[in-house]
Parts: sequence; C-alpha cells; structure tokens
Amino acid sequence: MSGERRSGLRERKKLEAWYTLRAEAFRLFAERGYETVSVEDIAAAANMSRSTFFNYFASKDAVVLDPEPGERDQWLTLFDRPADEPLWDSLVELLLGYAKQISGHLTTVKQLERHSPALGEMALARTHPFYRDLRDWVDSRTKPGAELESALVLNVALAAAETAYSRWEPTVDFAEFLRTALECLERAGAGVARRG
Amino acid sequence: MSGERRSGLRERKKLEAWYTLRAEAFRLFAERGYETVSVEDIAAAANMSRSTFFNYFASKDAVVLDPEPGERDQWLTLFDRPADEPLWDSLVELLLGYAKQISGHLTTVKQLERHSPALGEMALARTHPFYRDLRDWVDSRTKPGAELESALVLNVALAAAETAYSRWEPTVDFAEFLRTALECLERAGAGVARRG
DNA sequence: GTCAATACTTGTACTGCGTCCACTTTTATC
DNA sequence: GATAAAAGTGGACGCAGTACAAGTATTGAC
Repeated sequence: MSGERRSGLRERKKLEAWYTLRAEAFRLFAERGYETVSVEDIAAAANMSRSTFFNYFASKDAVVLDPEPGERDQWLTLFDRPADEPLWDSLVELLLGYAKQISGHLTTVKQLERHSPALGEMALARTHPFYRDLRDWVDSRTKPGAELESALVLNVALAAAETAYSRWEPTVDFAEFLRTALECLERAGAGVARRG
Repeated sequence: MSGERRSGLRERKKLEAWYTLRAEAFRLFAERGYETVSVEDIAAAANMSRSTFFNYFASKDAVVLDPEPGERDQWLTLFDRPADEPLWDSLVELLLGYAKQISGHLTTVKQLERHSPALGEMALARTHPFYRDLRDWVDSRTKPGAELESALVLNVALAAAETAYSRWEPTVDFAEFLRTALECLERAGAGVARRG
C-alpha cells in the first residue's frame, strides 16, 4: 500500500488544527462576543498554545477573515471572464459569484456582528486576499492611461456590494442579500445622480 | 477687571496642549514613521505624561484623524443645502467643500503615508466624526422606504472621493486633487457601467 | 527499526496600546 | 487664603503581536 505522497499525516494535522482553531474561535465569539474573547482563550479551547494560534493566523482578526485552505483556488476560477466583456459586467459577476461561494461564512460573520461591534469596523475590502486578487485582475485588464477610470469602477462596485452587505439582516435568506446586492450594483452602474 | 468668563487660562492651556501634542506627533511621524513612534515618545516630546496624551486622544490613530477644536463647527456650515437640491448634488458639494476646509491637513496626512504604511490602512470613512455627521444628515433627508437608495448614493459618493484621494500624489497641487475628485464624482454619478 | 533533517509546537520574554484608578497639582470661585 | 472642580501624573493591569530558543513529532533514506 504505497502511502499517498501528498496528503501525509502532517498536512492532515495542519488542516485539522486550522479548522479547530477557527471553529473554537467562532464558538467563543458567538458565546461571549469578539472583543471579550482573547487569543489565549481561543488557543486554550483548541488545546493549543497561544504561539500556535499565531502560527496559523497572523492576528486575531485573521481567524475571522482568512479564507479557508483551498478557498483561493475556488475564487480564482471566477476570474475567467471573456476578454471582451465590459469591466463593469465582469465585476458584477465576480462579486456576486464570490459572495455565493462564501455564503455560509458571510452569514456566520454577519450574525457574529450583532454581538461584536468590532467586527463591523474591520477594513475587509482592504486586507482580504480576494480583494487583492480582484485589484490585480482589474489592473491586468487596464490599458495604460485608464488607471483612474478602472480604480473608480472597481471602487464603485465595491461600494455597491458593501452597501448591500451592511444593510443585510442575516435573519433573512441569503438569496435576499444576493438580490439586494444585484439591485445595488445595477443602480450604481447606471448612475446614482438625479434620483432623489 | 472681570476676567473673560469663556476663554480663561484653563481653556487656553487645553488648546495649547492639544496642538502641542499633535504637532510633536506629526513631527516625530515625519521623522521616523508612524509605526516606530510610540505614544510614550509623543508625550515625552510634548513634555507630558502618557496618561495626559490619552486624556486628549482616545488612541494613537486619533492624533492623526481627530478634527481640530472648532473644526466641526466649520463643516457643519456646509450642511446648509437647499431643501430641493438632489441628494447627489448635495453630496458632491459637501465632500468637495469639506476637502477644501481640511486641505492642509489632508496634504500633511497624505505625505505621512509615504513613510507610514499603517496610515493608509485606517478606516477613515467609518470612524471620523465628519462622516458620522454626513450619514446622519443623509438619514435626515431620507424618506421612509428609500433608505437603501440613500445609503447607496452616499457610499458611491464616498467611493468616488476615496478613489481620487488614494490616487493623489501629494507632491502635486491640492487643486489638482480637487479636480480629480470632481471628475470621479461626476463619472460615478453618471454611471460607470458600459465604459470599458 | 535507526537516524538525521525537517517541520511544527511550546514557553518565555519583550514592546506597545489602551484602561483604570488613586493621587497630586493647577485653576477658578468666594 | 480656603475650597471645590478640573486637569495632570504614575503605577498597575490585560491583551495583541513579535522574537527566539528549546522541545517534540513527522518524514524520508538507509
């Protein structure tokens, strides 16, 4: 029985540790709120040392925000858009597609925000690797001289998506959030001046 | 000689302490960068104790972001807009007007960002009291049922302004930034879809 | 199975932010 | 000048994050 070369015991344990840490963190956050749970608490609940926590997550925020192992490969498939598709249309597809991919996580985090005001303040769109990839992808599509236009289109799209997210009540269906997000994106794309 | 009841010695000393702290902080930040200057350093440079620093500023960030004493009164005058003016037009005037009011500060902070990456990450639009006032003002103008629309319009305007700010090179004239900001606002207001 | 290289875990110590609180000094009022 | 209010101070604390040295487990080669 030739052992599987790739996924050895080491890899499996690492994955297990990652998921355990995040699961315990979310459990504690849901119980007592993000701000009153320390990294020490999370590590203890996961039967690991504080040092080990920081081996897996660069910060306390990261345990909430970091993508799952392999998640990046999933969202990268979204970046396969027709070369002649207008930038705005691509962005709408990308943002909605990504939201669908992480719908479960989005719902969880949104519910945590109810008891944990600090979570609402996180500069999600700045730090998160998806948004880094998104910006890079936009840059790669941008012709020289159009950088300002591209940045504007991207930021408007992000603003529309964030508007829908910020007003979403996680008690209602996730599909309802998607509908709102699409509505915001369409309105923003069409122009918000001279409406009300 | 009835002493001036209002601006007594106490008030003047408070103002002086505030300005001294901020001046020393900015001086040190410019010298050594935001992240490598501690609150302790700032307080020492201002000949005050660390405790006193936190009497004046709620956080290290705040010494950069907080409005000057009396600044709020200035920006509040901007909120006097015709009742029938379209929301978008009001927002354009408000954002550009406020930018003009704090042009000096904006330039200073932008230049600090060159040596201090942490400053670029600050969630300005969330915390800053001007944006709180702005959101409240928008809310006060919003008819029941139009909350989503209003939030979207506001966030798109903020995205446009932030786009101009993020791409502004503070070596060039501030007027150039204003021109770019206006351009971004106009494009965003007209709609960014189907352009390229 | 032995063994050494490698990767992961842990404890410890440190810096810095932010909070709390008791205490002193300064300013305003009479 | 006595007194009360406001501002400044010093010390202790908890927690996030970093650095590093020492320990433990996994791996692959023999």
